[in-house]
Amino acid sequence: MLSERRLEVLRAIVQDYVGTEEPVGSKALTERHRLGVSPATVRNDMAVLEDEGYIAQPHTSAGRIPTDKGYRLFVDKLAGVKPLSTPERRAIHNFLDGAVDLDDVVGRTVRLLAQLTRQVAVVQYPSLTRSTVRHVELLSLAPARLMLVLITDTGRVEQRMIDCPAPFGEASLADLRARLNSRVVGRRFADVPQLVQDLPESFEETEDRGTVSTVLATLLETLVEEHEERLMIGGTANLTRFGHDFPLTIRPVLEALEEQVVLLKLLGEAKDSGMTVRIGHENAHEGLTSTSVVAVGYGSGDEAVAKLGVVGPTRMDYPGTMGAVRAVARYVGQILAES
Amino acid sequence: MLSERRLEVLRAIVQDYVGTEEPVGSKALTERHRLGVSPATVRNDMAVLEDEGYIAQPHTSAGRIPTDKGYRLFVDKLAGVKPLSTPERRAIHNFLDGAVDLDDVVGRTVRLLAQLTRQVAVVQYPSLTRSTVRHVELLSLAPARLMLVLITDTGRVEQRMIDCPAPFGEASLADLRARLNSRVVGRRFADVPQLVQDLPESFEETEDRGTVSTVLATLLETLVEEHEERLMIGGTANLTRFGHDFPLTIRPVLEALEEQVVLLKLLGEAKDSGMTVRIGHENAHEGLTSTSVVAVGYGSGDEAVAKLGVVGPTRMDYPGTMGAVRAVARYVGQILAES
DNA sequence: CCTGGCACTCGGACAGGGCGAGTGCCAAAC
DNA sequence: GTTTGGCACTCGCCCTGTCCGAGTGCCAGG
Repeated sequence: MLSERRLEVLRAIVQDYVGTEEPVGSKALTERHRLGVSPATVRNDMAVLEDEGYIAQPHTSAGRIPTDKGYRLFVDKLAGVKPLSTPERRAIHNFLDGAVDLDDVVGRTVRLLAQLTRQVAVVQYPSLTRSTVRHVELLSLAPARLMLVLITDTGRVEQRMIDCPAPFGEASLADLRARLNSRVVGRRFADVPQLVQDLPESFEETEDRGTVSTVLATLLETLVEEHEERLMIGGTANLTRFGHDFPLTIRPVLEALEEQVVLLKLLGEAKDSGMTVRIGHENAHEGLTSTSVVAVGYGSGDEAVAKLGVVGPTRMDYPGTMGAVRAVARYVGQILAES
Repeated sequence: MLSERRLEVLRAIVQDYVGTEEPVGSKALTERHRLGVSPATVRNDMAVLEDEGYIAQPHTSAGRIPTDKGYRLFVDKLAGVKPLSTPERRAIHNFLDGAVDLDDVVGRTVRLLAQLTRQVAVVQYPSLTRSTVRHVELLSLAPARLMLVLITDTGRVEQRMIDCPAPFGEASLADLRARLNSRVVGRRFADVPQLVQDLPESFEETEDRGTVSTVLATLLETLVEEHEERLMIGGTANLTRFGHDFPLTIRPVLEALEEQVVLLKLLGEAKDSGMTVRIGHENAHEGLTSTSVVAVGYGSGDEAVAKLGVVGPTRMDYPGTMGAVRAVARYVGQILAES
């Protein structure tokens, strides 16, 4: 176990390094922080911290920089979540209140997060399976062609074409539409499969039964498809702040960010409630081993319907970033609840 | 007017520079191209080309690189559009045929273009105003709350919430829905405003008339809003291939790419038919003065409903890029026509 | 008008030296 | 036992000077 002062030294190192982006030495530390001890003492502490793997030297005769393990300790034990300033809060409200629909909410959230944290922002659309059904609509576009429209309580709209084996009478269609709605409206999408399982059997005319099955099949398919998980990213220009050496660093990050699958997995690994911080090598993906991910769930109620977060260099301002992410998530939740 | 051989020299310079990314000298030119003259002659030609502003030296005693004006001449007079290879064509078909809905088509197109050209791809969603109406739907979500859903022939779906001043009876709703559809289905969105102008007056009951006006107002607003112009970009990781000096280059480009407004303007400036190539400083936006944009319209019929293209360094393979962009645009058009 | 020759110019790569930040260790002080 | 000041040492970085070669412009001759 590390002594109180050693933890304090680690904290100081992290703070300075995040601020200056340069390895920090013992002398500079004592000058910029009131540690109450001399550089020599700090040197001893640093040696211990290095032995334990919390900090490292890029090369001999340079200062120390925190390792992933060091950041981990910092985040877990030493850092709080820095609340946003009043102007920042106001900015969030002003900016998000103007949104007109879900796409707009998500788009604004991404831009806002990117701007507040000066990092890459990732926002997942409210997941279908965790939302509840507000309305199901079946539109007849052509004799044997239907469009299925699903509307969630979070304002998300999903549509899918259905080619029916046979034409569908307007009356049967209205009937099916009504039955569908009466069964599923207000229910969670995850529960829909069971709720509609026996629907085809309640139709007596065999001719329609096939069509009903087709419609339901598409409905269920829409629900389970991984395609349902959409997301939006923004602030990639902030990657250029990484460092001077970064051509090699930025490449894999951009590539990872283009793979929605990777990002979804990243967000998926985050805890449902509470904030998750993954630092450097804790991220499974290879291109992201020198980045950290701060993610949190958000939702219209107390339950998370999706996640959002930021991706940035491991050398980031954790308290500030966590504060911004949390504040934005909360307010987006409110917005969704209201709409 | 430049002699035939000087043009040939310019072509050779462009080709070599695009290939090697390094300034090209007179000796190297005669070695790699059968110009039939000596380096000294080429030097004289180069001097002329430089006087005329087609090429420049980064510094004394370095080879020449093409200027924007040089690329312009190359594209206009010296380069054709390189047709894709058969495997490439097959790749396009295979990749795009699997798309399930419009989002998917656009998403796949972006990835495809980015991969084929190894550059940043931009694809605009089919514009509303240039599409025709396939269906208009009004859903009653709550007593005084409607959802307006617009479906285009290109498969695009747009929805908007409407808060009505007063509840709306189911019968009136069906009535309005029917009237709306009978008037606008099959018409171009641009013509919708005139077509529905007098709708409120045809309703006699004053109570509903206000609501009808509200609905129509939202409908029209949805049509004109700039929000209608969505787009998707991809392949930003290709920016890292720019050059070794690029931290300063890549930054403004990423920033420009994040501004949808900028991109839309960029695509908007492209001609409706035929391919448009904007080179370096021809782009109004400041961050894009060292990039070129190759854009082309695409559509389900002969008319363009939107545009797509790529953004890359001025030093790009124009014939190949133009070939890929054109081929992809054509096939996307076919896909949209079929769906 | 083309060609070979030649002097000239620079930028880039390389090597060497000095500087300074930072360290580790040690003996003395608290 | 912990802290402290002192001190020798290590290296990375920066600056400078030098060399090399690619590429040019010009000129006289074919």
